[in-house]
Amino acid sequence: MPRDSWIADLHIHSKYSRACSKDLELPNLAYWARRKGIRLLGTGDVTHPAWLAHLGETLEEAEPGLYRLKESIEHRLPPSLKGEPTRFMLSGEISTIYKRDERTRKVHHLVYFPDLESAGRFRASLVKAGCNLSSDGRPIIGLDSRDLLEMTLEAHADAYLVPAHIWTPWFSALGSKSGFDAIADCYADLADHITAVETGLSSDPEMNLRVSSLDRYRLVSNSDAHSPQALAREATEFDCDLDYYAVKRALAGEPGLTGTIEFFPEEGKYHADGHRDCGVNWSPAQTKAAKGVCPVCGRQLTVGVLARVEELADRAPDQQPSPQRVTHLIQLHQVIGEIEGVGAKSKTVDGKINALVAALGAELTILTKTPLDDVSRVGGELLAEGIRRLRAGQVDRVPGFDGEYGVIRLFQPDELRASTSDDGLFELFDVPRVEAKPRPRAKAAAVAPRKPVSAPPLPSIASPHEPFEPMLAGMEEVGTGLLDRLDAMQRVAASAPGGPLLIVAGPGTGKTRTLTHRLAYLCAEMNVFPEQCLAITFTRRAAEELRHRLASLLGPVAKDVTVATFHALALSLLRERDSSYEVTEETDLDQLVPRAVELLREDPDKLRWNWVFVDEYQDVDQHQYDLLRLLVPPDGNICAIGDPDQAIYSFRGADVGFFLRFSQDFEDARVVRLTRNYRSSAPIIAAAVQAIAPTSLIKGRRLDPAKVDLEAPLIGLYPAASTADEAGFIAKKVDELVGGVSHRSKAADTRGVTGATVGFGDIAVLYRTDAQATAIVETLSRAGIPVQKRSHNRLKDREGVSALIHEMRLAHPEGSVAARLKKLANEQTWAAADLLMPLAQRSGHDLERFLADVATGAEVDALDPRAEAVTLLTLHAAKGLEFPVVFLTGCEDGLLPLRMPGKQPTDDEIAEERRLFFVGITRAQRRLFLSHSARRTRFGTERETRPSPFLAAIDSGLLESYKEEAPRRPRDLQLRLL
DNA sequence: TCCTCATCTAGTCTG
DNA sequence: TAGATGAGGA
Repeated sequence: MPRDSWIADLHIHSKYSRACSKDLELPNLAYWARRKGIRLLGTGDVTHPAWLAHLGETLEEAEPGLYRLKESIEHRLPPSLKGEPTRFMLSGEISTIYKRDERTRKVHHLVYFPDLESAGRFRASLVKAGCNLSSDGRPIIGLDSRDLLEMTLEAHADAYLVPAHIWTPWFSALGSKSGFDAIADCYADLADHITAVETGLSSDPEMNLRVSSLDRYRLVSNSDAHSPQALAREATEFDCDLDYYAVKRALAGEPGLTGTIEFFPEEGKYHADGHRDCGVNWSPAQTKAAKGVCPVCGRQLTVGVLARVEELADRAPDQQPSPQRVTHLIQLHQVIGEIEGVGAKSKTVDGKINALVAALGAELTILTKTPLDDVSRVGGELLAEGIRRLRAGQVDRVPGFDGEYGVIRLFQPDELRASTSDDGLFELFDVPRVEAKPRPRAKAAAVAPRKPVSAPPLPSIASPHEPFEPMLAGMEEVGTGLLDRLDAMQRVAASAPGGPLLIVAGPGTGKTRTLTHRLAYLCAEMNVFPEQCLAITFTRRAAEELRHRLASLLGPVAKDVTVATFHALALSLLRERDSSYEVTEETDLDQLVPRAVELLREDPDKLRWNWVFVDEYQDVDQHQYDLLRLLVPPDGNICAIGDPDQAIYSFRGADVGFFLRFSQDFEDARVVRLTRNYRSSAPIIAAAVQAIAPTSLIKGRRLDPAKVDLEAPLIGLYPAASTADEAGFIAKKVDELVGGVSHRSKAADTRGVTGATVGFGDIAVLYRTDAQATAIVETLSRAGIPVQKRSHNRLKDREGVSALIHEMRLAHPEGSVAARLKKLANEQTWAAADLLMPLAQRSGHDLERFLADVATGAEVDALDPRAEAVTLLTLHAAKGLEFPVVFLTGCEDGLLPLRMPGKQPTDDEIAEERRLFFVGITRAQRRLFLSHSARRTRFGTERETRPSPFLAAIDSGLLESYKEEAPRRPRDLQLRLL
């Protein structure tokens, strides 16, 4: 005996998702599910904090792994729909945007969980990875698909992931624009955990069966509803037990999945090829003939799902029978709208459907099962005929393309004009009768008259997939000797004989490369002992980088070289005399170097390091300088490297004067200049040189591009009306550069950095003062763009860490730190608790040590995948970093150069501000955007501001000015962005 | 110990 | 303008 079958729709959204109806709340969803005929509904948006809370409050457990509404909605339903309440399965859709193999990938995924706890754990692990889950129910995150799958599987043994609408060009696993050629490639080593894929609105199982690599996956369909009315427009039919685990097993290949309800694939928004704005709607063959170029605008056409299937297909059509039932439908309101000659979403249609449903039952039942005689009796003959044709597949189809839905029609226009829509029993239900108007047919009119355009194709433009060449390609040529991989001046510096050596290395000229090669050359080819070498940096990060690169050049002996920060060096010198020397207080840290100097003065070192290297020499302060003088005699083997024009730390005692008088301090010093820049495009380098020229500390300062690309874009200059406008500009540009973060995005700006190669992690936003970040973080987050702001203490900023520690002390006074934290984490599903677990485990029972670790911001981040995000940094923090795309914001007089109220900056201070501007510009590799706002609030008062005087130094020929946008209401701005 | 009021500051950061 | 801090009173 056949089992009862039932219908599931497992991909929907809540009111917390962008561009979704405010009606998407659980009671409404439950009502509409009943009206449509859905037995099991995904909750959608399970990662959104407010929605997850709503789910927790509104749902109660039902069958294993499923939920139902606590409160009954039976009173809202007509008798024809009475029956079992809808079940809910915890579900969500995640949009991942990330780079793999130098291409930006954008893939949407559906995730499912059997209980609220595991959904909470999943959420927590995303937050830990740095994802912003609050501003969109369908969050955009910078994680690799593979890592997302891993997090899903780790949340619960029975959690699972289904790739969403796998064929859409911009946002799917197999998408032509930013996906992969096989599902398995997308999920890498975890691919075996994928057992089902969602075919999406623009494809049906028949099309998918042409690609044999998909044979191993169950094909499912869902509505992806953005309003309750759109539920069940596609759906999946099961006959297994109504239970989370049975569904999961059915999706993994056990019996239970019986079929899908599908759009006619032509109706999908991305079925055919074309350009919406140009009115070009082509078949794949037409596109092929024109080499993919739009005859109207000359750009690449948006290639649809049909073409993409053709591209990956290894079977002819109809070669493989579908193992499951496929039912093609349009929605009931479309059928009635067509018959009535009114919009499918009109009141008239809604009223008629209410009447039909009250008499005949759920909409899907009416469309697929109700005897046509009954349909005719209640809804009229025309409706019965329409449904008959629908069930027989006798429909007219105008394919959708480039984001525009296709149109499916059941009747010829004359068939409807002749009829008077005499619909019998509708009168019984007192539905207001609307006269049949001339049919506006909005959608059809917009699409149908656009005939295929057959103008000759324009010359092809560069493919948007082409990755740009790595900047260092020319330098990386493999040679025989160590120094063969350096350019001429780098080689002079690296191979210089002993004695004092000063390397003046401009930004992007291979400073670290030169330093490491010199060290390696001395050890490997000049018989210098690695133990005699000391390399000093300012930051742990720089030390780590140096160690890493030395190891790759020298191999195991690299570890005999002492690489240390000034502080670490001082500490080790102090500990040599007093092994118990401890740093207990922060103010102690400042004393490290002076103490070491004292000590060396009393008891001079025996010059155990014959070769001393100092990075960023322009940033040394008096104590560091004293230490160096004590370690190195005036004729000693010291190699200092740096760039006086990047001296930006005078406020903490650094004095560029030490750099400038190196030749007086050390006898017969050699000076080598590195001026060949491998980092930035020619316009960026030219602008940087012009910007620093007025007060450069280097005579005849120059910087030469290693490679000249005539296509390199100019520097963008945006005069914003307000700081909100400035932030909006950044959000819009980021969206364009990554090629759109959502379906609504407009055309990509792919110059210089082609669209498919810019990821969020390639973009930095720089500013002078931390206060500027607020508006930018807010605007970018609201636009769904992941951001990371580097903070002084990386843990301090994370949600509620200090509150959490306080609570931990109160709530769980007993037990190890880890156990107490774990208890708290279980109680609250709190991301911050998870974040602290690695530290807690390391500290074991020692609460004080744990607190110390938290306070010093110990490295917890390295333990987990970090999501790609746009980096927000102060200009100071940006030193030493580089990004393909840089936004240098707040280029205003008073901010850059910075002026504090009541203080007139000295010429030296203004010069240092200019150096900061120089540092900012030279962080950019391919694209640089400068912006300033006409008004800015500082210290509580808004003032008119003028562009930075530094901008005037840059030749206007290097700049491309963007027009200021007309002021818009915030809501409009948001819609326009996405 | 907690609360209120006045005063000050608002900028960049690494160990 | 707003928040953080410290003094002083209840």
